[in-house]
Order: sequence, then C-alpha cells, then structure tokens
Amino acid sequence: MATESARKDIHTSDIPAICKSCEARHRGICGALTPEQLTKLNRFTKQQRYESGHELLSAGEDVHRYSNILRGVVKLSKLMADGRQQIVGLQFAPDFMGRPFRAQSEVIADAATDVTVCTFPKAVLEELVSESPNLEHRLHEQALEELDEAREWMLTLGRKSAGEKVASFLFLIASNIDPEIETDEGPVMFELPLKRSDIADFLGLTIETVSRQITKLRKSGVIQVENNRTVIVPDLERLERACEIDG
Amino acid sequence: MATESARKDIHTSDIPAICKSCEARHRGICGALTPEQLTKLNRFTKQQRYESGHELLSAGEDVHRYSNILRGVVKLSKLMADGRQQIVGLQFAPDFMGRPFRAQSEVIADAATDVTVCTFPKAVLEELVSESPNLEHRLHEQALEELDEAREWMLTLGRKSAGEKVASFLFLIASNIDPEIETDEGPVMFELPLKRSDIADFLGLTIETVSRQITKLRKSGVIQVENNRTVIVPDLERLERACEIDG
DNA sequence: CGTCCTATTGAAATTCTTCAACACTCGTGG
DNA sequence: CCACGAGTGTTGAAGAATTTCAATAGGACG
Repeated sequence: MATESARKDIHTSDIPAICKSCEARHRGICGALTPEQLTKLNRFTKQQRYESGHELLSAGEDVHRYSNILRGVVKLSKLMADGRQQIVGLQFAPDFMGRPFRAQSEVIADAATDVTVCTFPKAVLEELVSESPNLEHRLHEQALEELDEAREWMLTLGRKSAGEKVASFLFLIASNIDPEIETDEGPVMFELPLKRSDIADFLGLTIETVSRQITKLRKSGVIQVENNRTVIVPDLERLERACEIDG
Repeated sequence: MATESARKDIHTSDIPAICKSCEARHRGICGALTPEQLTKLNRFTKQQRYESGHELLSAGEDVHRYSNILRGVVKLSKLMADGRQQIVGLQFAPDFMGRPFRAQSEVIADAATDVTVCTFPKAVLEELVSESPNLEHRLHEQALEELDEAREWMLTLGRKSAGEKVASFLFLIASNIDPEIETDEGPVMFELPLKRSDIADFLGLTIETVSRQITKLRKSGVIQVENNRTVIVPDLERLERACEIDG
C-alpha cells in the first residue's frame, strides 16, 4: 500500500496523459501496472466509442483485443438456437472485458448504452500478465467477483417471483450506477441502462411481465418513473425489502 | 510442457506418497506446484471423509482451510431468509474448493454424496500463491471456468422450460461423472449424485415438477431409470436435443 | 403525417406450483 | 419376523403465476 501510493505520487508525470484521469487506472486492471508498463501498454491502446446496440463481441468469434470499459454499460448475453436470450452479466466502468486465456468468447457483448472503451491487443496484455503476477491477481479478483455476482443472480433467476426479480434488478442498478442525486438515506435517482426487453432477458421474464411489475412497484410507491427510463427510489431500504419479500 | 513432464519423470520419488496417485496433482491445482512445494504443502494437509449431507462450509462462516475434492460431489448453494434455496454450482474431483482472498464464503457447501477432501490451511496456500504465479494462474483458470458454467446455467434457469431444465441437468451430470459404462456413441449409465429435492433446488423447480419431467423423459424413451438414482441414456445426442427443444 | 420502436394494459391460455394421497425402501425395535 | 416410522419419490387435481395474443398509446424521425 505504502509503495503503491508513493509510486503514484512520484511518477505521476511519467504515466501517459490519457491514463491520468482514467478510472481504470485506479479501480481497474491498470492499477496493477507500473508507470513503465502503463506506457508500454499505452503504445497499443485505442479508445473507441460505440453506440447503444452495437455488438462488441459475438459468441464464437475470435477475440484479438481486450478492453477496459471507460463509460457506459455492456451487457453479456447467451443465445439459444431458437432465439431465446438470457443476459448473464452487466459490466460497468472500469471493468475489464474479455475472456483471458481463451481465443473465443462464450458470450455476446453488446453496448447497452453508448459505450467508450479502451482496447488493446490480446498479446500485449498476455505479455504483461506473464511478467507481472500482480496483474493476473487483479484479473483473478475480477473473475471471482463476477462469479459471486453470477451466483447471486442465479438465486434471483431460480427462486424469486417476478416482482422480486424486478425489484432486484432495480436495486442492482441503483447500486452500480453513480446516482445522479443521492442524499444519504434519502431518495436515489438514476437512468435505467436497459430497455424493457433487455430487463426481461436479464430476469428470465417477458417484457409484459416486467412492465406490469414496474407498474405495481410504482403504484405501491416503492419507485417513481419518469420517461420510462428515469427511476426515483424514495426509500432504498424499502426497495431492498421488495427483493426478498414479494409485495 | 516438455519441462513439466520431465520434472514429473525425474522427481516422482520426491513427491509425497499420498500425492502420487492423487488426481488433484494432475488436473487440479497441485499440478502447478513443484515437488518441493508439494512436500511443503503436504506437511499441512489432512484428508477427510464426510458423509452425504454434511455441511462443509456455511455462508458467512470464516474460512480457515481450503480443500481439493478427491471423491464425491459437493453442492454450492444460496439460501434466502424465508428458506428458499438455490444450488449455484456443483463441484467434482479434483476441483479446488474455497473462495481465495476472502475470509468469508458467499455460499454454503454441502456434501451431495459421500465426499473425500484434502484440506490445507488458508495461509499455506496463500503463501504458495505469492511465491508461485503458476498456482494463481491455475486458480484463475478454475474461476473462469466456474464463471462460464455459472453463466451457462443462468441461461438454463432463466430461459428453459421445466422439461429442458431436467434434460440439461441430466446432460450435465452425464458429462461430468465418469460414466460406469460408456461405449462411444453408445448408451451411458450413471448414478445421480443428487436427490430430487436437490435437483429441484438446482433447477429452480419443485420436486414434483422434477419428478414429472423425469417420468416424461422416461416414458418417451430418452432415459431409463433404475432405483430412482441410476440413469441410463441410450442415445446421448437425443438427450442433448431435449435440452433445447422441449418434448 | 405515417412508420418504427418502445412501453403499457387486458383477457385467455399455459406452465408450474401447491396441496394431498399414496408407494417404496430401509432400518429399528417389539 | 413383522410392524412402524422416517426419508424419498410419484401421481392427481386444483390453484396461482406467468406467458401469449391482441389492442392501444406515445415519442422520434423522415
């Protein structure tokens, strides 16, 4: 810890300008890199912006570049032969995106909102990993966290009612998006990064059921909705209770 | 690769006797250790046998030891306040069990069958990890595989019908248990490691629905069942088709 | 202004669960 | 040796939750 902060203070001027204000350098994987490594990586990085709906990665496709998400929300999903779809994860800045040590992706990655990523070639990251155990540790930690999240969501998918599922989704978003307004213990307001059909695919429901449950939560005063996408939660604890005790 | 097999050949006599025939040394995490490290770890390992139903790890409990599963099947599950339960993963030999870098477990681990594990103190593993990047890599790989499995299962939980769920479960077991009889492309026979209530908790269904769907698969000739636990699959491809196309 | 996309709402249909009864196995103890 | 109870699994009928089908509404855009 001491060495890390010292390093940052002393070498701030050594790191690439573009990284200076980058969130991935603090909470993301770049935080595991030395200024030298960061400079090296930076020679190959490319920032890219994608519009909502753009497919970033398709299942079975060979992956040549990894990326850090800088802005926006990415949805990871699986598709069945007959078109049924399940969203298996959401990724927010500054998450690392890509499946290390495997040529092909098991999931489809789509931009759920407009997204900005910082991409770099697979080979460069893998070289950095081989020389820096710290980086693999960071990736390992993220994988374990995603595993915990996936398992938490399995409970939601398998055992919760439609009402509890929708409440759980709203609570998840409320916890992950930087709320635009947040007074401690006060109301929370945020934009839903997903449209109804995506929410349905995330929850294993139909859009109609999602819509009905949102209406129900609205009518019971747990949430307020504006323009279909803006949600206000007057009492976050009440929403949290709705995640387990159907109402 | 060359160095690894050479190491194994030359030093076979150096590794602890107990490890010689251990599956975890090949496919499990111990495969990432040198004979010296294996010897060091072995000073702290303890083999233990648990009966079916024994709780190996409870949620929120401080974990002091990790383990390798040597025999049997372990179920990982989550519990809701009102008793609803969801199995979020199954682990087979020679999987590593435990949540690295975290004091508390997020899940409950129970012996689904009689289970034999090789346990060792958390601290010893973590010391080995810090001196051997190769070991962390192995753990990382297992975490990524479990993540892929969890996501695959999310698709099953969220988007498959009861019939497809049960077929998917049977297919999963058929793929993971060493089948007692297996002729290429011929019939496969295996013992179900879970009782009906566990299967239900794995699939997000009730035991009655599981029972009915098994009956349906039996009557349509996709499987044969003996003694409730022994399953014969005459045509594995037919079972695989039943995982996506309900019948 | 018409069209596409998104979202909501109602009614009917379906799937799954709940409740209830019963069957089988296994071990224990009379 | 048989009766008994606990644990496990199956089956039927009624009920509830969710989906499906269908109609409607609003906003964005050409």
